[in-house]
Amino acid sequence: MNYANIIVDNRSDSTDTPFTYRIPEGQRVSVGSRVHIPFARSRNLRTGYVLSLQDEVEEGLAARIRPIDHPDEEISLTEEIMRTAAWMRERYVCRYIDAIRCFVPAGHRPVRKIQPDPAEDGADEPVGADQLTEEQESVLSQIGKAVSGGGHARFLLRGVTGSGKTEVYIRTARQVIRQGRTVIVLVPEISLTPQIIRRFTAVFGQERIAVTHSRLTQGQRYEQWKRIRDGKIDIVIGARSAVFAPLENIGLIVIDEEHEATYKSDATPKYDAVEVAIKRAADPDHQAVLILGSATPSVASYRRGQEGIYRILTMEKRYNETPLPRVEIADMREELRRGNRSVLSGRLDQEMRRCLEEGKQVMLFLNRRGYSTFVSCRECGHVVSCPTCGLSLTYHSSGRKLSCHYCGHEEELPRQCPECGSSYIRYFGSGTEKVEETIRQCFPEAETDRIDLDSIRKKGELKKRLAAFEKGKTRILIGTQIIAKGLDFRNVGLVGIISADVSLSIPDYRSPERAFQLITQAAGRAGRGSEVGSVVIQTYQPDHYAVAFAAKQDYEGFYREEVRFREAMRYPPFSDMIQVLFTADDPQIARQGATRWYDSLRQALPPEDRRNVFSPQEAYMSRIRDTYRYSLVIRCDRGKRRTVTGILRTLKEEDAARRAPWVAVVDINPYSFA
DNA sequence: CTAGGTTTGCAC
DNA sequence: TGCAAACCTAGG
Repeated sequence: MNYANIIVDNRSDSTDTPFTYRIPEGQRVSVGSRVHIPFARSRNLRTGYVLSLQDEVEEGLAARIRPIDHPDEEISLTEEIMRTAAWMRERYVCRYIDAIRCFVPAGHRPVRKIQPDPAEDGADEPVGADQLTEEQESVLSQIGKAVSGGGHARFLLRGVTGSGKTEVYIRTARQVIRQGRTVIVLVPEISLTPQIIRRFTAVFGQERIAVTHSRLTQGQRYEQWKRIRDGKIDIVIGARSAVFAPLENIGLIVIDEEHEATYKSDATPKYDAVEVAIKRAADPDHQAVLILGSATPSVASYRRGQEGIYRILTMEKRYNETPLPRVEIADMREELRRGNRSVLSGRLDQEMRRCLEEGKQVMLFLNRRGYSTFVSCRECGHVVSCPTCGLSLTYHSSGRKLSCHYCGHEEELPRQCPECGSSYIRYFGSGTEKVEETIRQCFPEAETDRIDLDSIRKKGELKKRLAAFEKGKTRILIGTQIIAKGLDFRNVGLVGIISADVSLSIPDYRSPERAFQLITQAAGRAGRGSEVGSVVIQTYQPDHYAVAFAAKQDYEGFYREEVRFREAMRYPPFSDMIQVLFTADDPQIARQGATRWYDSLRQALPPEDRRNVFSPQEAYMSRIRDTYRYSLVIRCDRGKRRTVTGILRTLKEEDAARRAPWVAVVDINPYSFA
């Protein structure tokens, strides 16, 4: 091969195309090579990556072609990586270079040799010699067959908290490594999952495991990347970016807690690590086994399982047969009728007292403060929602209007509940801040702590406060979802969910799913020792299916109901939701961009799809650091995604050609539409 | 993205 | 008229 098609390391839409260079005699260049090339008028050489090779070049181009200066000595990628990057460009409507950069260490070779980071020792963990449960045996034998078969296979492992998923991962990893193949393990957040890392290092030793985490310096990151690339590593464990590990011969990719939002990147490219993992696992160069593990799989994944895209495996029994907690629902409508206006229901108050008297600890879950306010009836629990989108409407104090976050539908703030006629219909949201104050007043003798996002900004702070709780110094811990992960607290006798309503009414089609996951996860925190724990869920909507099924810990039941809602409303997995965010210094320009794309999209789509392009809206938090944002939401019915992303790609190219004054960023199935 | 060429804006 | 800043454009 005499010529190489090269992607130049320029973050520009107008250079997002391969450029052809001649490979000089005797130079070793292949697909994935990083090369240094002359480019445009630049006197300095620029970096590029070889996407493909070819023998001949068209007549017209020959004269312009320049030779590659030299290949990079430090870094080279693989053919599989270049394939995956090209796939990402299509899938996420990003540039080649954005996708390629995901696979390359950010910094450069360390200036000074730095000692390998002192990873925490894991010698205290048992080396998985324990007896397996019947369910574990069965699951392992099914996955094991796929591993020995050597081909690509996908499993969705639904295992309740404490059913021993980690042991399944470890034993499968061992089998894969014995075949001389490699493993990637993705975890939602490295700092919150120390146990899983300790278990892996205890079994496989630190020598051939690379743990990628955000605290690594650029130099350390580079060193680690190099070790992985040079085949010195068998297992890479890390958060979502570990899916880009430059391993060859991957035999297994594990994604723990696959439903977690952290697998979706919020920076460019806005990739979904679960999708990238599937893509890499299926690549002909790997043919790896994929395991998606979760106690509460995302509805989209479970549906894919039902369709046969994943094989569903189930582990319903807790290890050591620890009984599931007792779950009660506190009906806040009832509390109100009895004249209790406090944030604490009688039931939760009573349970807390009992629990503290018994020397146990209490965890209270609070939602992150609602960034939007919805309107609900305190008499019957009815939430005012959009007739076409099914989302709860957001209250804007400016115009005393309610509006839909997706389609922009607007209506007047009702004076009476449209369901029961009660005039006790209010916006929701305030009150939860008062929880800590109320608790301290009601339980002055119990040490109380509250963990929120601000308090963990300082590094080590979260660890310190969680440790205080683990030691028993703190008796009542109030916090957001962040405390649902973390450590395995033995002495928690009670988990309280202050308000399930806020989770249920976040203006996002996944809010029921998230509420179900939160409640289930929180419940998993109760009674992890030998005794039965209890859970109290406070809500104005006790009959809501997400609450009711979570209380029964019935995933399948919830799934059946939720999938019906998704299908009726044509939300994922029955469609793809795409958001395009337009930013500019001037709000008018941002709006112009959104409008232009809106018009072009509608023009390019057949009439029946036009109503799936929602009218552009000012984005919530429309002004961030003096840039204004407009949002365009598109729903793509099944089979239409490629058509739509194709149009979006064309629009991007047009913007680049005309030097549009706005920036348009495409997000496929965003985590939130804020 | 970036160098280099071209146009524009304003002081003298 | 002269110079710098802003703007434009091609790139293999």
